[in-house]
Amino acid sequence: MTDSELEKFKKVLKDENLKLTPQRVEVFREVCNSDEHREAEEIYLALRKRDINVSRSTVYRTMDILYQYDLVQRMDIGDGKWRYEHWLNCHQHDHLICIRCGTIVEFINTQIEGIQKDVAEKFNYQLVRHVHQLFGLCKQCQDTPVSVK
Amino acid sequence: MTDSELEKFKKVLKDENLKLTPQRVEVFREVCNSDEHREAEEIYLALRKRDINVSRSTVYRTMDILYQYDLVQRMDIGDGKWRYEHWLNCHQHDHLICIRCGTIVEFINTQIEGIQKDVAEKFNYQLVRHVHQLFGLCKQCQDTPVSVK
DNA sequence: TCTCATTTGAGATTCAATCTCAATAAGAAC
DNA sequence: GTTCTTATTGAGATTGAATCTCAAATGAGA
Ligand SMILES: [Mn+2]
Ligand SMILES: [Mn+2]
Ligand SMILES: [Zn+2]
Ligand SMILES: [Zn+2]
Repeated sequence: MTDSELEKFKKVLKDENLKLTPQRVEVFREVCNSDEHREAEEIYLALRKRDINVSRSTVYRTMDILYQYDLVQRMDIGDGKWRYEHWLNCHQHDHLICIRCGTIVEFINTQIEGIQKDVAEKFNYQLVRHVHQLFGLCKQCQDTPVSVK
Repeated sequence: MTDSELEKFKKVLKDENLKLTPQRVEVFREVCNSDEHREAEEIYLALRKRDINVSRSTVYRTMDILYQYDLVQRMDIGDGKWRYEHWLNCHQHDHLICIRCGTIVEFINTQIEGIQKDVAEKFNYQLVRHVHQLFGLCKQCQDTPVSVK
């Protein structure tokens, strides 16, 4: 977590009349110091492992705030759990997801973004956001026999 | 539900050693006779409304079979519920979703499909399926003031 | 018609997420 | 620093979609 990230968080809290608590800072720190796409539960457990006790409720509530005020990105890959990722200093991007091992790779394609705008315009939709996920087998999983266990 | 749709369903059941029950046929009929994107619960309630009693469990189980054997399409728009749609005689397509009223419009863009293949290839992923959803405000919602209620 | 594995229905269970509420603590006012 | 008000926390309860359990019912091949 850089100073500027922390300042940005403090500013959001101040602007929204939310209090700066040690729990909120610890959750934000944990999120900043990873570039994975993690579930709230994983963030909760990572904190516990570091002997930082923040309740599960507070982790969920803090992730809501971070998402609400655009300090993290949130994604749903269809398994009923939200995954969060560090978002600051990072461009909008989409994901390639391995259906066997779960590896997530990020991609940016400006050509697709342009076409998305065209499609929305054609149907008179005012585009707000999009979800674009490509599911398949990563190289390693293509080369690994199915039942190794 | 056309005869050919029913025949297709019967063939799948036979091929997979699954039994042709009145409940399964009624669920499939309900799905075929609508072009909406509906939750299992909505399908269950629609059947009850028509005085066709199929248990909630059986509706869920049948939707699983229909999805499993590619007789319906399934989508997740991020609200924790699966939505199912009639799929036979219908091409792969993507969705524009209104974030206010929930209206869903379908679109097909072969150019994007081509780029998806390129992206997957570039990252050495063997593409299996994709999720592409554009969220925004439909024309009507853009023109309607927020708090009418 | 008989047999037996499959299916059904009702209710229990799961699990991520949200809610409740009493105890605690942030931070503004003095 | 002390006081005061209000937001926040933590523990556990609750929600809701989906899945599981198991006894009773039934499809379908013999
Ligand atoms: Mn990402
Ligand atoms: Mn559709
Ligand atoms: Zn993989
Ligand atoms: Zn709308």
